[in-house]
Amino acid sequence: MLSTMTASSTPAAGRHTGDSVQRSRDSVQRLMDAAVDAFADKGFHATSTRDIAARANMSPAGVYVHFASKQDLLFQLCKRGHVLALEIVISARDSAHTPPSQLVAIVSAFASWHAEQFRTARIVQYEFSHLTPEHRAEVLAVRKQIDAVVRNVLLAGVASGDFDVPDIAVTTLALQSLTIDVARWYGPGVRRTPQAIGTAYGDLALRLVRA
Amino acid sequence: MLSTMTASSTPAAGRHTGDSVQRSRDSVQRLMDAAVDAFADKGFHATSTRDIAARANMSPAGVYVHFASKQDLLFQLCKRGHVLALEIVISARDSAHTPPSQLVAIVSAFASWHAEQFRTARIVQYEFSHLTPEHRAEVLAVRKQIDAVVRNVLLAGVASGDFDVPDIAVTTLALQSLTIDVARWYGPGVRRTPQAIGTAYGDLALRLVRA
DNA sequence: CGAATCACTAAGCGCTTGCTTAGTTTCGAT
DNA sequence: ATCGAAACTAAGCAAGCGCTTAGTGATTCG
Repeated sequence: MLSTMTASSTPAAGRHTGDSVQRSRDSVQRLMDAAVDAFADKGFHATSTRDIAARANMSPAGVYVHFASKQDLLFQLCKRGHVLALEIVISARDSAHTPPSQLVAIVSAFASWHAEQFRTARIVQYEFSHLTPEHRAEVLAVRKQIDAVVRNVLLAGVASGDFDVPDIAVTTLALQSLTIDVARWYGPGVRRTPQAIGTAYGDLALRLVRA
Repeated sequence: MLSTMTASSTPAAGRHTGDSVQRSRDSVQRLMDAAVDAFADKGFHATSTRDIAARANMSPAGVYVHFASKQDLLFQLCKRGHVLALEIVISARDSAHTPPSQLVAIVSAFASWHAEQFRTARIVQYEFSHLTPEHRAEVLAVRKQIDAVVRNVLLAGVASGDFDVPDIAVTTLALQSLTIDVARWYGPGVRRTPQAIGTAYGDLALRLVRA
């Protein structure tokens, strides 16, 4: 009841326009940032609500002013991350107009995002499984849209004769595996820049479809 | 002190040869199986020692007869899994004699192992990060050996002119990403057989090196 | 047989967990 | 100035955690 209302759409619950709304927004942002950091480097279950609160300079109870539960916080993070990922993929696709260039744009953007925002990406990809079934279902819908974008580019490329792909499903999966796994191994201390990773992975994608 | 001695080498701690040794070995096996199942589907931190004990039909305290701690159990699992993975990669490599066929053998075997033993593989790949620094270092050494096997095949293939690979490091990583990620998405309910996945991924590997 | 050693359990200790409650402060609206 | 609502905290509760202790019954050895 509280849960979906919390850190979501409602720009102003009442008719306030002053600083209090801004302060609340700041707190929500600080909590989410704190939770991203904590979940990404210790995992959802190894992170305590006290830990999140401390990172956000708040008392343990302060978390519950803005989020219904620790689970709710994970859900908000996970959903926001998935929506962001979908936007990135769509805008990459729309930046190009032939299947090969669209594929390069998508894989390159997606891979470099998984490096640059590896903390968020880890939550999106690996903490996802700790959501409740209902929350998981909602996020899964976004995930399927991402999958569809990639698959449709492959289908278009095969239809146009640009790609040679014997199994669309396997290749779609493989392309995503390639980019998703970046979030697992990337971290501070990795020398290669996110952009360089994107470029290299764009090339690998073309090889996978034998363009 | 207890930790490294527990589920490890010593075939018989004293000079026993009777059933008691066999019973202990069975219990260790049951506990490890239980822990693999639990860790793989709930994660290390979300799994309680009581949960592991219950799955192995034991009392909570029974775990500590065979393992020094929950952390120790994860370490044994993680190490065993890594050693097994290394053996698979090495024996795949040795089953073939040219770089292309070696690459196909390695990727194919590794991918189908990640599907067939996805529970163990998940622990190896994703729970690995929850080890203590010392344990992590020990396991990391095995991981580097796996990496070296793949890299050396790529180097041999480039040297022989069979492969066209601009960046050995990136391609080594990409090949592993491809196979490792199988453990993330594979599960009961996935129709494709592990063997079919192996075959498909062997082909993808050849594409990545433009053989 | 008797002693030692083993796997194993019932009970529980000290601590941390997610979350609540009751109350204080802050602040915009009247 | 006063009220109402919201953000926030100090304190703490019930439950669950990893792990220990004290003890039991079976097995092996001299």
